[in-house]
Amino acid sequence: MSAPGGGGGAPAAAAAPAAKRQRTMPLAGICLFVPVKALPGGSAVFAAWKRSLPGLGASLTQDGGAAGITHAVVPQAPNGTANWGCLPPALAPPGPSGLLFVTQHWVADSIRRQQRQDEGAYRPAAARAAAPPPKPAARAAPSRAGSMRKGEDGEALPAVEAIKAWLGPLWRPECAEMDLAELALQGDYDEERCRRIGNEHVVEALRELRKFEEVVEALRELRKFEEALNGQWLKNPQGKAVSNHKSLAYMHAASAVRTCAYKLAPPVRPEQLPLVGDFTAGIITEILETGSCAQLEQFRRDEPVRDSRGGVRADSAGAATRRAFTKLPGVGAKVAQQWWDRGLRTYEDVIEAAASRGLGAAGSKPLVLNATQRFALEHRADLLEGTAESDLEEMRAAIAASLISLTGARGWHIEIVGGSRRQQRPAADASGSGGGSSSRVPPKQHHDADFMVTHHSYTWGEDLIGSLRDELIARRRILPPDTGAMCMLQQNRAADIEAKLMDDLTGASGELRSNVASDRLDHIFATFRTAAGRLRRMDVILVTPDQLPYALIGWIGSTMFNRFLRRHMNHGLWRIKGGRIVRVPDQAPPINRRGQGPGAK
DNA sequence: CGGCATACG
DNA sequence: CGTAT
DNA sequence: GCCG
Repeated sequence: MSAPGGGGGAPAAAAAPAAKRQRTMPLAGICLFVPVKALPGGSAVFAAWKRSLPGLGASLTQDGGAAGITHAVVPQAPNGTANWGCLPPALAPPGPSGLLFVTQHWVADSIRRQQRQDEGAYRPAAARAAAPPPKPAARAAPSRAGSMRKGEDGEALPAVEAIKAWLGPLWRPECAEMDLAELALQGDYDEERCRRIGNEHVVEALRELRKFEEVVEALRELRKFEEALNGQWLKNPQGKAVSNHKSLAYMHAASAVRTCAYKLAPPVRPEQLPLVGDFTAGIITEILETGSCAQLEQFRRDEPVRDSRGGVRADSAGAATRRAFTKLPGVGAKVAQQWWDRGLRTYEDVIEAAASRGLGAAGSKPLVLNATQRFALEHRADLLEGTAESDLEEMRAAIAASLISLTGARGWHIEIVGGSRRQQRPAADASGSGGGSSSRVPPKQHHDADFMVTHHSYTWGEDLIGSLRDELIARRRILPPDTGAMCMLQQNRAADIEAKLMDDLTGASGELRSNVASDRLDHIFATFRTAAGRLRRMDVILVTPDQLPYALIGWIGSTMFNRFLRRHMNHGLWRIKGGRIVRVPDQAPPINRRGQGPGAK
């Protein structure tokens, strides 16, 4: 066990009182100058800091001439420019020796994390320009951790230095020992943070590329496996589900950029960011230099994309239109390709082709839509619009009313999870919504709203989830399945979960697939009808109180977070089963499908 | 060169 | 082959 | 496509 660095090297037990003081007074000795008038949020933010900071050991002053000032806040606008003009002459740069300049986000993040953040990562813009972002090519002593890679000039680059710069204030010495899956879990994937660092436009481009690869690659693999397996889809020869790994690479790259602690500048080298190799580093560099890249531009224009050797990539034409089609529920890569192949280019084209069934072009089979697709096309305005925060309370009330009516029990705990929960800002963070700012961000829309429901004393039967769905339908708050609206139910039998857990604990089934498969929670995927008649996607998850903490991890986490978490768990001695995290009984390393352990040849 | 998250309808 | 995190 |  290595002692935690950064603070003290004493063994944990002996350092307990110091560690406790460190935890409770992480900002001890800090005196913060705050130019209240120039601060986004102004006096309201100052008042909030005044409530929080003394408890962390820091003091505040608005008097630029006060003695003992250690930190000066230089407010930073959303566009990244710093307002140095608001500092009094006594604190003007470079200021008294030892004075540190920080943005308001240093204060907000220090309060939010209850931990002193690295001032270097929160330097106001002009000061940062003087000190360029950390270059991983520094000649630091090679560390044991991380593989050595070859730099441009053949010089070995210590990966740890790159990781340190990448994680910035989130880096801990323990990170040097981590594999990539665990390392990825250390990041802060906050969109606003990424935006103010200045990398969010790169993330957006990479995510768009990923969507492109999804429709192209999914179709390509689809055709390959249908050919090879005579129509038997969904499994590769090893019986594992197939997924699209080129698009996965883009998702990884987007994650790496999202959590990068410094503003990226061209050229971006593959050594700089984890999960980013030669190919993607080139893409990122092109995006940084031009705002886009060749693939993305071709994609947006529905043009076929050429590979690195200049050949046209199969099935890459029409990706933007096909991507638009797949936004409809019930339309995936295959249906979108069929529509494209018929010459359809807009939703209106599809509706028309389906309406003139039989009257259409001679020789072509009529376009037949299923109920889901018809519904999605009819209500595409509502469904593509997504769910605003203003819809959430109405949904919560409808769920609560149905539950009380069904069970007679009050006191249901209904918690917002999913993407809308991830977007919620902690109260201490005043950034982005500052009072006088002219850049007002429109309220964010989410593709759906997710509610996690539990009750701490009432015990319900196994059919509550089904009853809840029926009740919501009866009250006309969600649409029944025969409309074509999404209305799916997932109901696990408790016995299945217990059986699976027992298998895990006894090692009975090992790595083999048990015939009992229920990893998921009781759950409704539905289409909610608001009082104003708008249709919104809504999910309701029912959990027991002891499942709640585990369920929250999965349902608040993003797809990428969940994949990194699952991958990390699978690398080690832990598994997520039946909504719980369980230790793998046998401490032998995991074996592959040939029955070999890691490192076996 | 194998693995890449995982499950249900 | 579609959905979900 | 990236990693070990």
